[in-house]
Amino acid sequence: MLQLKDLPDKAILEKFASRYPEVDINAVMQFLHLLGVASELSLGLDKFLRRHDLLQGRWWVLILLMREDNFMSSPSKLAEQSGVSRATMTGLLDGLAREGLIKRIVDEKDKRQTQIKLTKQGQQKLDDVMPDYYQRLGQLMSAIDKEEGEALMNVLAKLKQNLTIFD
Amino acid sequence: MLQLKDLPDKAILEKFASRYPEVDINAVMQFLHLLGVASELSLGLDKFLRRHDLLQGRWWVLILLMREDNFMSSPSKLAEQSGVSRATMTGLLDGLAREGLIKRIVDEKDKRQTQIKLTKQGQQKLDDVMPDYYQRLGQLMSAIDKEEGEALMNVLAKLKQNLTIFD
DNA sequence: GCATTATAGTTAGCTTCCTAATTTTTAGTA
DNA sequence: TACTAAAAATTAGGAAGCTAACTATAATGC
Repeated sequence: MLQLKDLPDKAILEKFASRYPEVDINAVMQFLHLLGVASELSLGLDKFLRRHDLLQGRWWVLILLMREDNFMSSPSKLAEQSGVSRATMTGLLDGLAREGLIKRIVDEKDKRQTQIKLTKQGQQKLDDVMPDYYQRLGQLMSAIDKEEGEALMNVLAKLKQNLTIFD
Repeated sequence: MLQLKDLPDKAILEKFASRYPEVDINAVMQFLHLLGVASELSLGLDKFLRRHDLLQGRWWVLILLMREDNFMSSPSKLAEQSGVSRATMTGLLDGLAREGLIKRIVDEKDKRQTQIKLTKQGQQKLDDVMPDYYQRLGQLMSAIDKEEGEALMNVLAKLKQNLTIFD
């Protein structure tokens, strides 16, 4: 994810416009600010999780397991849900297993498959983290009121529909 | 950066709410959607850049150099502007130098310092990429009108002010 | 003038992500 | 039944990020 600290101002973009006249300055500013703020929020979340000895990728896997009734899932399903490759999921699960937060159970019916189970320690880890996380998130989002929140979701949905533009 | 494909719906969040009553469901949905859309935009940008044999980190360095009047800067300054560590910048510059897009010039006045210069090939690379990039960005952002754009920037600014919440 | 401190950059070792190739097992078909 | 397909997971190799430690050079201060 792009981590831009020094976003271009109007002056810089006007300089670029002389070399690249197709630039729409407002479009660029909005796009970069969106990516920039999201990136900073993500880094903030990282910092928060690191205090609990967690990282975003691993933490998200724990949450996905917590969603399941028996706290079990499979690497493929987890990869799909979290939007990473199965290879990446293998690495995340390696880390979580090393820390005892999940365990792998070979499926005896189909030996290609592995069941992933959230351990007691994994549940405990989430119980430590989530209340604090939800409380901070509530504070963060309290900065924007109901109308602003709805407008934000609306804009995000429109951008999501336009994602194919990069194809 | 969190890459969530399977965002929680209301039903899942209500399940979590029974275990973690502090959850503000709207706050969580807005936050995750913001990070999710930003992440997808970032991946779209990656895909686009890959077609030009570029990656986000390296591309951003080229742009920062293009901003400068003589196309020159220093590793420290570039690291600061792009929000990565100096160690990471060393790696990015290694890659760019290997491809001939930048070159390193030792500063004879202060031999600790290195000047980084955008080569002709580096300029050419940007000239290949930027018009297409700006044109697509214009299309992407055309989905949102003036008022929506201003509301978005407003919300982003408020969230940015609240970043310390994760500290 | 020389010892200490600060600065710029790199190196080393780790994590998390990727794609592509490989292994093992199951399913489908001729 | 045996051969081929498909599927699940892992491994291999690479990029981009981090922190911490190191090297070389410059600046400071007694």
